[in-house]
Amino acid sequence: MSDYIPTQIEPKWQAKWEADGLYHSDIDPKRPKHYALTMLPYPSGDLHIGHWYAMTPADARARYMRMNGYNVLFPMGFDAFGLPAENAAIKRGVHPKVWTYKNIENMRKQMRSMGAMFDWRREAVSADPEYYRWTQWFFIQLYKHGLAYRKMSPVDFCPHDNTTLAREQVWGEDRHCERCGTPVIKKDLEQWFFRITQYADELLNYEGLDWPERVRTLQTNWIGRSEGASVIFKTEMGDSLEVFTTRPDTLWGATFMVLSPEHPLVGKLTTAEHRQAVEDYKKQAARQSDIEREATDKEKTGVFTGAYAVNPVNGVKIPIWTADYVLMTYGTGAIMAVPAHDERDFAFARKFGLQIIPVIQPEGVPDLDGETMEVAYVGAGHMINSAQFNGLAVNDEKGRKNPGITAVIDWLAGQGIGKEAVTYKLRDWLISRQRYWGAPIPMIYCEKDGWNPVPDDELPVLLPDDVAWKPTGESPLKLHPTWKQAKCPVCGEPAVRETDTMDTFMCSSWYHLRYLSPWYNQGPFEESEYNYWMPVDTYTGGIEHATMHLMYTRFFHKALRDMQITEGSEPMIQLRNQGMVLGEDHEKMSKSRGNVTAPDDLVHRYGADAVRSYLIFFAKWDMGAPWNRTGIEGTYRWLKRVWALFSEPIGNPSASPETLKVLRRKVHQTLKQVTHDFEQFEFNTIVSGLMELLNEMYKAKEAGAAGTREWSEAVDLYLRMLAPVCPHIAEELWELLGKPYSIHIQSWPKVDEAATHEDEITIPIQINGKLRDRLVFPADTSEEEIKSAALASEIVRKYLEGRQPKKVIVVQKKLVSIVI
RNA sequence: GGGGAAGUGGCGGAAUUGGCAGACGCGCAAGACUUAGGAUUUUGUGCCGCAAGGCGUACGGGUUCAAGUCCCGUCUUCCCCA
Repeated sequence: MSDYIPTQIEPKWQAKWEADGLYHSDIDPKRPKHYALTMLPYPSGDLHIGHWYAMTPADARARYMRMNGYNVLFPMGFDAFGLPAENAAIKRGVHPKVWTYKNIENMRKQMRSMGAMFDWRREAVSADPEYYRWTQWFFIQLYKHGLAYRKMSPVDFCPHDNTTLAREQVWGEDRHCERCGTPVIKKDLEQWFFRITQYADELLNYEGLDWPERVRTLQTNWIGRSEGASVIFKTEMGDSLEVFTTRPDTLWGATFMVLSPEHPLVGKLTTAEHRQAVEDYKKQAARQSDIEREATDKEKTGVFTGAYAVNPVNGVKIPIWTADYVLMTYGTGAIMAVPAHDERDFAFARKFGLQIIPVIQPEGVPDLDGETMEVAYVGAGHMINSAQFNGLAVNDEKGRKNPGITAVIDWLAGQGIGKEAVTYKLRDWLISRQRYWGAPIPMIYCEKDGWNPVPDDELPVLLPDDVAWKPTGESPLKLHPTWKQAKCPVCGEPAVRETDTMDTFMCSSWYHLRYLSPWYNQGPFEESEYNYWMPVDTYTGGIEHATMHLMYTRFFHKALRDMQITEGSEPMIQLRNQGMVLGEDHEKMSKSRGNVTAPDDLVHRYGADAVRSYLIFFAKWDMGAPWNRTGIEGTYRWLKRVWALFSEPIGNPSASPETLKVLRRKVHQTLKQVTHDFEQFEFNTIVSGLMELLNEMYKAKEAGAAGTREWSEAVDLYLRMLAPVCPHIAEELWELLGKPYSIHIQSWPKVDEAATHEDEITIPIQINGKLRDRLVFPADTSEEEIKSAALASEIVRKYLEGRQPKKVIVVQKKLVSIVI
C-alpha cells in the first residue's frame, strides 16, 4: 500500500484529461444539453480562494450533471477590460495589455491546478480584438435600433487631477478623489446611454425564471416602479410645475410645494429677498449623497423661495420651498407636499410651521386635526376636505387598485390638469467611460453628418498600443496624436472618433454567447451552437451582481431578441448565489488587510482534491464563512483514509449477512442524500455524507465485509459519488481497481430504494413533552402495537403511577407522546 | 433612513420542514504505537451537577401533546441603496 501523495497524481491526471480532450463539449443532438455557467473572473493577478469557492461547487455540479447523462458545457474566460489595469499602468508603468495578459496566463495555470472540467477551447477574453469587435458590433446594432443615444449627463470629476472618475474612485461620505483626496464635483459631459428603461416593465417579470427571491426583490426595488399621476401646478408667474405623486387622492391636502435644489426653475422662481439663502442652500445640498438626503430620520432642512404656486384642484395659493429631501433624479424633481399624509412632508411642515390639512379620515377614530396631529396618517379611510370627493373610500392599495386614486386620476384627466403616470427609479444605462482600457465606442463625429457608426467592415476599432500615461489619468485615447482622426462614413471628409470606451458591463452582458463559438469570425456566435446550447441552464455567482450585471444581461438579451439577433427573452434560467469566504479575522479578504489565503500554497501542501472538498464542506455554500486554516486538515485526513481503505489488500470475506445488509443500506441512503444535495445545491452535506459512509465502511471492513459483492458495490458507488468533488483521487483509485477510464464519463448510480429502508425503528417516548424512554420495534409494527408497548414500558408505568394518561399521541414511525 | 438576510457548543456547521437538538469536521482532553510526533490510531467532548437529575438553539412572551422550526415584541450582526 502506497501513501496518498496528491502532488503526484493530480498533475498526471490533469495532463491526461487535457490530452484526451475529456472535457470537450460538442453539439450532440442525441443527448440533452446542460449549459452550466459560473461568473467569469476579472484578471486581477492571482486566483483567490474566493474564486475557488465559487468555481469548485459549480464544477462539481457540472460533473454531476454530466454523469447524469447531460451533454454539459462548462466554459471559462476573463472579463479582461477595466480600471485596475490602468491603475497598474499609472503606478508601475506597465502597459494595461501586458499586465492583463500576464495575469490571465497566471490565472489559467492556477485554474488548471483545480482540476475543473472547463472546456478551454471555448475560452473567451473580452479584451481580445476578436471579442470586442463584436462588443462594438452590438453597440452599433443597439444604436441602429434606437436603443443607444447620446445626452448630457453629470460625471464625477476631480478638479485637482483634472480627470473624470469612475464611481469606485470616489470615496467616503465627503465624496473625495481616491488619488488626491480632493472633494469631487459634478461635471456635465455628452455621454452614451442604452434605453434599458424601455424594458423596465418586462424586467419586472420573472416568469419562467428559477431565481432566488432575494435577487428578484433587489431587481424589483432597483427598477422601483411607482404608479400614480402627474399633475401640473402653475406658479403665480405662470410657469408650469409638473409633479409626480403616488397619492393623487390627497391633492386637496397639498399645502406647499418642494423643489429639488437642482431643479431648473429654482433660480427663476426665487425672489430677490430669498436669493442669497437659496444659493447657499444649493451649495450645501450638492455635497450630500442621495442616501443621506433621503433618510427619513434626518433633521429636515430647506429654504423658502419666496414664490407661490396654485393648487389646480382648488385654486389655493401655496408656498414653494426647496429642500434636499427631494431628488432631481426621481420623478420630476418637484413634489406637492401633503404633510397630513406623508411622513417626510409632515416633519418638514412641523419644523417650518407650515399648514397641515388632513384629507383622509381613518374610520372609527376622532376627526384628524392638522393642528394637533403628531404623525402623518398614511393608512386607509375616506376622503374629507376634498370637495366633491368627500366620503369616497381610500384603501391601502397602490395605483388603480385604490378606488380613491382611480376616481381622482380619471377626474384630473377629464379636467386636463393631470393624468395617470408611472415612474421608475431605474435610469438609462450610462455606458461611456472616459478611460483607455475598454472597448472603444465605435462612433465617428462629422461636422456635417453628425454621429455615425463605424462601418461593420472596419471593425474592430482597435485600441492603440502606443499610448502615453499622464499622471492626470485623462484617457490616453484623447491625448493620442492620430488615433481619433477618421473619415466620416457618410461623406468621407475628415471626422473624429469617439474617445470614450464602453462600460465593462457591456462586455460581460454577452460573454455567455461568445463562449459558444469564440473561434467564429462571421458573427458574435455561431447559430448552430446558439440553437443547441442556449439558454444557460444554471448560472452561479456572487449576490453582488444582483442588480447591475444580471439586470444588464437580461436587458441585453431582450434587446437582441427585439433586433432579431437571437430568440428567447431570458439568458439564464436558473440562478444560484454563493456566499463569501472571509479572512480568519472575519473581515473581508484583501491584500491591504493581509488576511488573504492563497490557494496555491494549499494545493501544494494538501492537493487540489483536499482544497476542493474543504471549500465544499466548510460552509453552507450560499452563506460563506470565515476561513479556518486548521479545518482543511479534516478533509485531507478524510482523503487519506479513503486512499488507505480503497488501496489496501482486501483479505478474506467473513462478514455476517446482517453486516452486509447494513453496509448496503448505508451506501444507498448516502447515495440518496448526496443525489438530493447535488440537486439542491446543498454541497456541504455531500462531503459530510461521504465522510459518514467512509466511517461505516471502515466498520464493515473490520467486520470482514471486504471481498464481498456488497463491498465491491460500495467501493464502486463511493468513487462515483466522490468523482465530482475530488476528481483526481477518484480517477486514480478507479484505475487502481482496474475499472475502465475514465470515471468522469461513468453514469451516476441509481438508488435502490428497497435497500434504504430500515428494519428496525427506534421510537422515543415522551411524557409531558420530555424524553423518558426509547423503544425499538420492527419497522412494520402497527400504531396500536407501538402504543400499547409504550404504555407497558417500565419507565412509563413508573411515571403513570397507575393513573390513566390524559392523552396518547402516536406519530407513525416518529414518536409517542404521552400526556399525564 | 429604507429594503433584505441571519443569530444553534470553544469554532464551521447538521436537523427528512412542527416530532430524539448538536450529524460531519475542526479544536480540545486522555490512552495506544513510536527514538520522536505537527504522522497514525482508540476513547471522550453542549452547559451545571459526585450522582440522580436539571438546563439548553440571541432575549421576552404566545400557539401546541410537542417549537431551532409557527405567531407577536425586543436586541445584535451582516449585505444592498446607480
